[in-house]
This record gives sequence, C-alpha cells and structure tokens, in this order.
Amino acid sequence: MPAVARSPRKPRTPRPQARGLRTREAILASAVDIASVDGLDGLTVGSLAAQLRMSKSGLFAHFGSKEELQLATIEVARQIFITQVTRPAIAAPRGMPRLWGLINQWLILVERRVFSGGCFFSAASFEFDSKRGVVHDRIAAIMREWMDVLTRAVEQAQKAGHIGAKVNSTRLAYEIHGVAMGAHWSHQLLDDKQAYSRARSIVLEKLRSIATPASPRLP
Amino acid sequence: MPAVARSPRKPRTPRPQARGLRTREAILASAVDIASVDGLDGLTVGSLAAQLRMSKSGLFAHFGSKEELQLATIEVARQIFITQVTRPAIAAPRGMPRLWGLINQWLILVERRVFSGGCFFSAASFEFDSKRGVVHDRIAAIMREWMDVLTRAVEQAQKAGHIGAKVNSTRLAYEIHGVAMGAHWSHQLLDDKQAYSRARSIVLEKLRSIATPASPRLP
DNA sequence: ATAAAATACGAACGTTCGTGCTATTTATTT
DNA sequence: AAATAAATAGCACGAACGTTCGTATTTTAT
Repeated sequence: MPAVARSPRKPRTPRPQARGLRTREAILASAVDIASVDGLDGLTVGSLAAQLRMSKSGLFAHFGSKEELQLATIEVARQIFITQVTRPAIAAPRGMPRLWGLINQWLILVERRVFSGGCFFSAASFEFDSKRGVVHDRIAAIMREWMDVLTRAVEQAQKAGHIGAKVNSTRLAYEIHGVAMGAHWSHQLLDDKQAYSRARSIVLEKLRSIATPASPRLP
Repeated sequence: MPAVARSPRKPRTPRPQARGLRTREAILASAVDIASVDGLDGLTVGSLAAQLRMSKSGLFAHFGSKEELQLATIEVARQIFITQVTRPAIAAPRGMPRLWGLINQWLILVERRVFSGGCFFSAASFEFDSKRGVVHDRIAAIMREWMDVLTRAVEQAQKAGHIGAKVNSTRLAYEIHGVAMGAHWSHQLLDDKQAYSRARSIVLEKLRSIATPASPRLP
C-alpha cells in the first residue's frame, strides 16, 4: 500500500448506531436549550454532561471537539426553526399571506418559548457577530438564508399583485425583521409584555399601508 | 448560631488617588472594548491584564470581584453612549430634529466603530437577556432609559406639532429602534455594507410619512 | 456463541478561570 | 527625611475548562 498522506485530524469516526444516535439527539436537545440561555460559548461540556447525568468523556466522544458540538447544536436549532417557522408559513399561499405567516410564525415561536432563552439565533447572532471562524460563518449563512426567504416572500407578493411593484423588497424585509427582533429584545430584556402584540400591530399596519386592493385581507 | 447578619462583603476600600484612577480608567477603556467583542462574560481578568501588561492581582484589586468589573465596564460604556449619542442629539431643537438626531447619532456611533465589537449594549442586551442578577438589571435599566429618551422625543415632537397627536409614541419609538438594531445586526453579522444607509432611508421615510406640514424639513 | 465494533466511563492532562494573601514598590503627608 | 497610605506584583488556591487515553460495557454481525 502506498503511504498516502494522512488526513490531518479526523480523530475518530465510528459509524453511529441506533443507540448512539439517540443519545446524540438527547445531548443536542439539551445543548440547544442551554446555548439559547448561556450562549454557544457559555455552553460547556461539563454542564451539559451534568444535566444529562453522563460523563464528560462519554458525551465528548460524540463530537470530538467543542466546535463540532457547537456546529451540531446550530444545525438542530436550524431544524427547529424550519419546522416551527418556515414550514408552517410556507403552507400559506404565496403572496401577502405567506409574508405575514413568516413573521407571525416567528413571533409565535418566541412567544411559545420553544427555546428557553428566547430565540436561539438572535442570541447566537449577537454573540458571534464580532468573532471569526466556522461557527460565525455558519450562523451568518443561516441568517442570510432567513433574510432571503423573507425577501423572496415580498417579491412573490409583488408578482401576485398584493404589493405594489415599486416597493423595495430588500428594504421591506429588513424593516419587518428589525421590528420583530426589536420586539423580542424588548420582551426578553425589559420584560415588556406587550412587545409581541405591538410588533404585530406595527407590521400589520405597514403591510396594510402597502397592500394593493388585490391583496387578500390580513388578520 | 452566630447572631448578627454580617454585611455581605466589602472587601477593600482604599480611597483612590490620582494614579489609581488613571489606571482604573485605562483598565475600563480596554474592558469596554474587549467586552463589546467577547461579551461581558468573555471578558476575563487574565486577558485584560495581559493586554494592559499588568498583573492579574494588581488589576483585580481595583474592583474586588468580576461582577464589579462588569458593572464598572457598563458604566463607562454608558458614558460613551451618552457622550456620543444622547448629548449631540439633545443639542438639536425639540421635536422632529431631535428625534431624528437620536437615531442618526446612534447610527453614526456604530458606523464609527467606537466600540470595536459594534454596539456594546446590543451585545450586552442579548448576552444577558436570559440571565438574572445585578448585571442584567443594570443593562436593562440603561436600555429602559434609552427607550424613554426615544419615546419622550416622539412626544415632544407631537407637542411641537411636528407629528400628529394620534400617533402612538411608544409604538413609533419601538419601530424606529427595531429598524436601527436590525441594521446593526445585518451590518455586523452579515457584513451588509448598505445596512446603515438602508436604515436611514427606512426611518426617514417613516418620519416623513407622519410629519405634519409644521415639521421642519428632514435631511 | 463469539468476534468485532460502538458506546460509555473514570482518571488524568495542562490551562485558565476568579479570587485570596503577602510583599514590595510608589506616592502622599507630615 | 520619615511615616503612612495606596498601588501593584508575586504566588498560590481550588474549581472548571476542553481534551486524551485506556478500559469496561453494551450492542451488532458473524
């Protein structure tokens, strides 16, 4: 056999079986929750192991490094986000209903406290926005994905004639997103009980102000 | 059982002199910078001491605990915020100009990268929004302060007849704040170069749409 | 039933964390 | 110039950090 150059550092790669996958799943479910409260750096192998009543080393073996654990945690959070926000919103017909659905489902997500620290990605965004590395990059990519979904929804609403063609779709997407994130900030930090309903009012008012007569009625 | 409750812990209280205050100032200037990047928890006594080329213990003696260091750091950040945002904005006459000034000065602050991690309080807000304790409380109080300044500016603009009396001042304040924070998020995380100018467009458009004829012209 | 592979554990590694103590250097006051 | 007080350094601590390793316990494949 030719002495091929070894790949630099692939520490261990067993093929995971049913049991391993189950624990991995349990680990990551806890990880998402802890990270949404304490941040992805505040998430530690020790505290995670303690909460799951297993050994640090046993837990650690599932990932090989803390960075891998963080990345895996992000992917699980993304799946939750897709399941709870994007998917239900996409069920609504293209145009104004879907656009409203996207932002409304996000508000429902944070209201339901699916992540016990509020919104995983809001927290992760601000935690990693000044850091560099693969974790930052992954978070940024997912958030770009989200903004693209929002922007595309606006453009579809324009194609459907629900919103005038003159509206700047990117700008509207950012406006809506900003208001929603601001509401979450206010609810989470200032314990502002009216935050989410106020956000709904603001967004609905905005959407109504640019809706064409052809647009389906908003709630 | 011993009788009296001891005062919780006042570890050392020398009266600070000129030199001590100077070092303290230097420490906190670095602390604000580090914290705006790595967070108030990511800020460590060791890294701070290393950056200032002094001993951990010598540095630590200025504060007595990490929490005190965090609180002191927050106060310095607040002063910077007041100096760079609130004060210049208040120089403008009451009403629409001052309201615009507040949000515009904030945008200038983050554009200038006065904090090398972007906006200290955005980062701190999301870092501590799910934690409890005096640090959280102080951050929340300062942010409440800020939202009150914004809201009062709207109300003054209404009293001055620049904005119609029917406008919900709280709602408008949150709308503007959300858009600004969203822009910062986008610039910081997604490296969106147009974020701030887009935010200015959105806010100006909004303000123009509710401005009365009596309102001074906006930029 | 047995071999092999996947999973988990316990103990330990070197570092860094926050935080004390004690000394020493530097500044102020007499 | 001596006495005093403040500022900083040195050193050590226990705990927690991420990580590695050897070993025991499962579970799967032969």
